[in-house]
Amino acid sequence: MDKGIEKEEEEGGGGEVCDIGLGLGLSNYKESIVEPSLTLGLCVDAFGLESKGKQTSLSQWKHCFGAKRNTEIQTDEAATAKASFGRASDEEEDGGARKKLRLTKEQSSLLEKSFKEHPSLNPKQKQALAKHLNLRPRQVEVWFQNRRARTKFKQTEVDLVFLKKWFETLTDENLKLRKELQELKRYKFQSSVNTKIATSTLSMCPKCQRMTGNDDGDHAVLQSSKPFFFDHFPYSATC
DNA sequence: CACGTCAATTGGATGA
DNA sequence: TCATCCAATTGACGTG
Repeated sequence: MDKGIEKEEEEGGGGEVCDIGLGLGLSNYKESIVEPSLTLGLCVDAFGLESKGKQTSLSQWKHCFGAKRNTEIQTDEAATAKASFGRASDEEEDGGARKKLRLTKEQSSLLEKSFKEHPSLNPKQKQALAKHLNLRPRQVEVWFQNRRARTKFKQTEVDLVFLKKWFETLTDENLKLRKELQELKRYKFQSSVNTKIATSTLSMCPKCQRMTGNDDGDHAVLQSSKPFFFDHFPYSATC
C-alpha cells in the first residue's frame, strides 16, 4: 500500500502549517523526512478523537483551525506567483483542504512525453521525473495513474465503436443468410414438385435406355444436370 | 450555475 | 509487510 507514502506526502509539505500554529513537534516525527509530516493524530489527539480517516481528519483540522483558510490563500497566492515548475509542489504545504492543482504546460508535456516512452514508471524514473518537474514523486505517480486510466477509457470508447460496427455487420449477415435459407427452402419445395410431375410423365426408352417424355417421340433426352436452382446463389452470403 | 476536466483520495487486489 | 496498481470517487477549478 502507498497509504503510508500518501499520508506522508499529502501531509508532508506541512512546514507552513506547522509554522502557523501547529507546533506539533513535527520535528519528532522523523528527522530523516525532508518534508515534515503533519499527522492527523496531532489534531485528533489534541481533541481526544480517534478518527483516522483522512477526510475526517482534514475536516477536523479545518474545523479545529478556522483561521487556516487565510493562510491557505496566502500560500496559494505566493505559490501562484512562483515560477511555473515551482508552483505545483507547494500545493499542499498548508496540509489543509484540497486545492486544485493545474500542472503547467511544461510539466504536462514532459509527463506526456515520458508517458509515451514508458506508461509505467519504476521508482528511479519516478524520482528523477519528479525532481526534474519539481513535483513530489507521489504527484508524478498519480499523474501516471490517471493518465493510464484516461488511455484505457479512450481505448474502451474506440472498442465500443468497433464492436457496434461489427454488430451491425453481423446483423446484416444474419439477415442475408436467413433470406438465402428461405429461398433455398422455396426452391427445394418447387423442385420436388417438378420432379413428381416429371417422373409421372417419363418412361425409359428400351432402345437407348434413356428417359424420354411419353409424348415426345424424338427421344428428347433429359439431361442429368444439377437441379435448376443450384446456381441461383453462386456465392454464399458468407463469402 | 451546470457541466467537464483533472489532480487527488480511498480502498481493495496483487506480487515480491 | 510493503509497494504498486487500478477503479471509483471526490473536490477544485475553468468555461459556456
